[in-house]
Amino acid sequence: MQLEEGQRVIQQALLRGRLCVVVGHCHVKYHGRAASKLSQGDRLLVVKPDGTFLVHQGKKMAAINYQGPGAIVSAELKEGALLVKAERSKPMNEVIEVSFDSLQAAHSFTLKDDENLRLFGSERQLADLLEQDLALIEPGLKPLKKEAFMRKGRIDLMAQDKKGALVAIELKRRNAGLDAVTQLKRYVDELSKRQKFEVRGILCAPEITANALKMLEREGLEFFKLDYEVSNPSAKIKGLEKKQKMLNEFR
Amino acid sequence: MQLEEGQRVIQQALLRGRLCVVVGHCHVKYHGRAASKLSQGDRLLVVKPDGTFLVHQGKKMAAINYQGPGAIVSAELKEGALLVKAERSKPMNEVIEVSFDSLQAAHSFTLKDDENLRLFGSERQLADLLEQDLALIEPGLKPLKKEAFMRKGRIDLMAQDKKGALVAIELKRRNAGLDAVTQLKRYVDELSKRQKFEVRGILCAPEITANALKMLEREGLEFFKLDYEVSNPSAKIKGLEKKQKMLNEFR
DNA sequence: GCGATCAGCGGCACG
DNA sequence: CGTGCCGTTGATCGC
Repeated sequence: MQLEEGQRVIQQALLRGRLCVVVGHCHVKYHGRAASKLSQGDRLLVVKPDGTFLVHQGKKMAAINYQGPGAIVSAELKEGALLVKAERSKPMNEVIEVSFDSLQAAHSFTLKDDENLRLFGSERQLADLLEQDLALIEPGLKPLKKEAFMRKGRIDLMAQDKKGALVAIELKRRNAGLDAVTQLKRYVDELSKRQKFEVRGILCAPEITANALKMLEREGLEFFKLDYEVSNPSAKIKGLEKKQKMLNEFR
Repeated sequence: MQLEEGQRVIQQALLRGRLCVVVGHCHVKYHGRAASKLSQGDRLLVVKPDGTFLVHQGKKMAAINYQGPGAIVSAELKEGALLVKAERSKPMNEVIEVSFDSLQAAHSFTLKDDENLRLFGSERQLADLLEQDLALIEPGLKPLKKEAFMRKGRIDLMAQDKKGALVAIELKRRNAGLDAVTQLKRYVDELSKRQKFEVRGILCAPEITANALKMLEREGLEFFKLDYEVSNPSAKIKGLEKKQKMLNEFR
């Protein structure tokens, strides 16, 4: 395929708000938040109507070079090559230049699509479900207003135990690591400073790494193993047996 | 384009290790670490030779559904639709089903590409440069170790100040937030526990958020504003003026 | 708009 | 392999 035809396809796609797909031999330069060079090779270029610009190699999931929505895309013939540029000013001035010296294909498509993804099993959804049955974590646990306690960062769930102590619950949808523990600790420290009461912190996740558990113990925080299943209408929390590790039950 | 021809294109591409690009009207289901449904609409499907599987809508950078390298892809005709599946067992059993009821195009391409991206301006590179001139942060600062791997996480730069105190330096290539502070604090705490010496912590970033700075101060840590420029052969640290905030010089 | 956090994060490198 | 963390993270939500 001729470079001229490729240019025409791209320009038409840009004008008409169509998706554009180009495959060819190219090299790529990027300069912006970082900078990069990619020497000659065959790649797939995808340009979306919203300005999204993706350069893919034949491996891996992530695009090797990219530009987010809002990029201004242009296509010109320069020095015997088809130069496709994507420029953006949003986070900062950024530019990608893809220089094709030959093309395998260049097509454009109209994509009619008004649908949004419906996702099940997000942390937010788990929090909503868990809030409805906090006794699952510990008998007598009562939910409190979440928003009242948001100041810096947000606590997934605030509750009060049967002894009246404040309980901050940090929820993770996957294996919890050190970051989850430090995050919970930060909230508990913050609350402890503001409240005169005892404040407990419970990390609620399907798993926890060994290091994170050790740190959790050192900090006097607690872990509750949360089993859940992603299913169709909603996520189901399987929690039956309480495998909670009461690490500071002395209080 | 007929669904049968699309099926043939996909199957041939899979057999021959070619990149496959399909555009058509479809709905998508996913079940794995989470679950999702996406109703009918026009989408772009990209299948890479390594099993990477990407379903793109006409907006946004991120694929709406995806599967990483190693996925097993199949294409079959079922109930009058072209059903393309991607199955994976790696993180856990996961499956995406894309069901096309019509196709705009289905093409495959051979991508010859042995090149790797050369990236400039990464945090690692900044660490290398900074290590060569630690006096920029503070006169008398001597490098001890780069990328010091601790049991939990790694410290970007370890140094010793002119008084002999241990200095942990956390480097961020962009605006530092609360997470950067908690990370640094974790390292300093860990070192303080192991060392008898004084341990200082310096967060080194182009910017810091107001909240993060407050927390940094509370924790007795320090901030050094790092100016740098990404350029072609390498990143350059511009640091001239030391705007370092000495927050705990009393010690 | 910035700030903080989540993500089916992905990818990498060390243990 | 798991653990931890960077990323041109991107995307979302609340302020």
